[in-house]
Amino acid sequence: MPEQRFTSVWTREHKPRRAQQGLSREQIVRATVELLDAEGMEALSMRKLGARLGAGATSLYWHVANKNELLELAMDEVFGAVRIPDSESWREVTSNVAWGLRAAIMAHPWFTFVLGSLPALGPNAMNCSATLCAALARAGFQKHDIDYAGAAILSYTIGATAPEAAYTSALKSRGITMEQAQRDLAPAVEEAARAHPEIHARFQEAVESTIDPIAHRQLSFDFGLVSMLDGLSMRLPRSADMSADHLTK
Amino acid sequence: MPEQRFTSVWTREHKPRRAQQGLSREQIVRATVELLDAEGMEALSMRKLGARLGAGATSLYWHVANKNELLELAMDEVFGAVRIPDSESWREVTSNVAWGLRAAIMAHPWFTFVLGSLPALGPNAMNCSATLCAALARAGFQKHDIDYAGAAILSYTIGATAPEAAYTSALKSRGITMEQAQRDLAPAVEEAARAHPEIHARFQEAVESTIDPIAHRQLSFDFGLVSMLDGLSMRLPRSADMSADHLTK
DNA sequence: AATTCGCTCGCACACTGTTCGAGAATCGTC
DNA sequence: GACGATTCTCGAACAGTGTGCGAGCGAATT
Repeated sequence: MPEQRFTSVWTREHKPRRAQQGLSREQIVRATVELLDAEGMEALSMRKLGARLGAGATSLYWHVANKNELLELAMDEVFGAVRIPDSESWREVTSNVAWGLRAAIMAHPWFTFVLGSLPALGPNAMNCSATLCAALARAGFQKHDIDYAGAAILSYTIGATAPEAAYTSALKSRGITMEQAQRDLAPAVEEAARAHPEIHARFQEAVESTIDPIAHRQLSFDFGLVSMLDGLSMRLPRSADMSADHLTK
Repeated sequence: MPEQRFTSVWTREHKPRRAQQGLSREQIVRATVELLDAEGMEALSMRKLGARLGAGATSLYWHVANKNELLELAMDEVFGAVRIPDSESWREVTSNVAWGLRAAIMAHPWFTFVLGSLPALGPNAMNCSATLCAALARAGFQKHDIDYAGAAILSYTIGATAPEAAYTSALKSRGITMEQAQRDLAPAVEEAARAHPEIHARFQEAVESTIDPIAHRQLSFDFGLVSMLDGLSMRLPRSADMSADHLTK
């Protein structure tokens, strides 16, 4: 095995081409996102993408080295959809970024899939994480703790949203309603509950709940996010001065 | 579009076959995990898997409906590798599950990939979440908060570990050392840092750090996990009685 | 002995990502 | 204008994919 190098779209530089006519990288990426949104991950193929752009499939390979690069670019596009807040309060900044990222992932469920296989090194991803780090540094975290706290927030946000997005998009692409899925899943859960009465109680409560599933998930996300931020604020040298603003709910 | 149903390995029942000879589902799943561990996600094909079992590719389709079902089964196998702790302290139980799951994911990096595309509904996944829920209920959480808290812990654990596993396995499969990757990435980060001095400082600190990368990541994971658990314990009716045991570090 | 069942598997189909090399279109320079 | 260089497009082809179909096999049941 020869001495390999680590490559990514972001490690090669890219001249933005000379003329307006014909294909361009931005145009291709935009079409990629559209196609992914419309038909999902497994429907994306170079031939289909080419056809959508009125071009041959292999023409794309001039602008992009391979499909993975295309996915890296598309992923960063999603990070770019996160609106970066402007506020003094670190809690406001971090929770805005978290909710914004969540919204972006839910709007582009294939994101999860890409994130699981490719590293997120694009400028927009950097931007998100830089925003978090800046806010956390201002809040009073020191050195490595800044990274750790930022990573914790991003990790929770992605980990909480990704499976949710995967699930809802799997339903949508197969044309199944959420009620239908819950009905189909019931026997399997019933089976699992035989060994774990704890789960059965949870499931019963979920079925009988009057809260609709979407609100339910937002509550769940909020619960975890607030808990994480509370836990982080305990790590600040003086946490008393900031710890009140989440209690107003 | 006809009225579809939601299907999964776990929604069909499965007779465990009659004789010992020939293929069996367990055997196939075991071979799948082995192949995935050895050669990674994109190397898994039905033909290769069949060959490894000394069978034709299409023979597998008798025991498993399709490749996705196989991946669901393999994923649950990873959840099954998590050792379920036995303790009174909810903090001990939850953090043991979190660290166990983290270890399992790091040992089987393809897990991330599957989780991003398929729902985790298997018995072992249920078992993990039931363990968490039971501990949290014993700790004093009520009703929905039990789910929320359990989901928060799982979300953080998966969200923190998944990209890490994806990254390290991408390096390994391409035969790249971590130092080499950091060297290759440097210019891209440098470029990104131009706009965000915050990131540049973080990166400098990481490069100059004397802590080795693996320990660094464990520290980061621990930081977020402890923060999350601290935040959760604030939500307990009486948090005073439990809040001391993390201060011992 | 005949029949049914559980299981294996070769063939075939429609499709995939990507390489290669021939060609077209456009540019900078004379 | 003309000519060479550069930038870009794309058809053909290759090796490989998941999986439906239906012919066949051995063993258990009738």
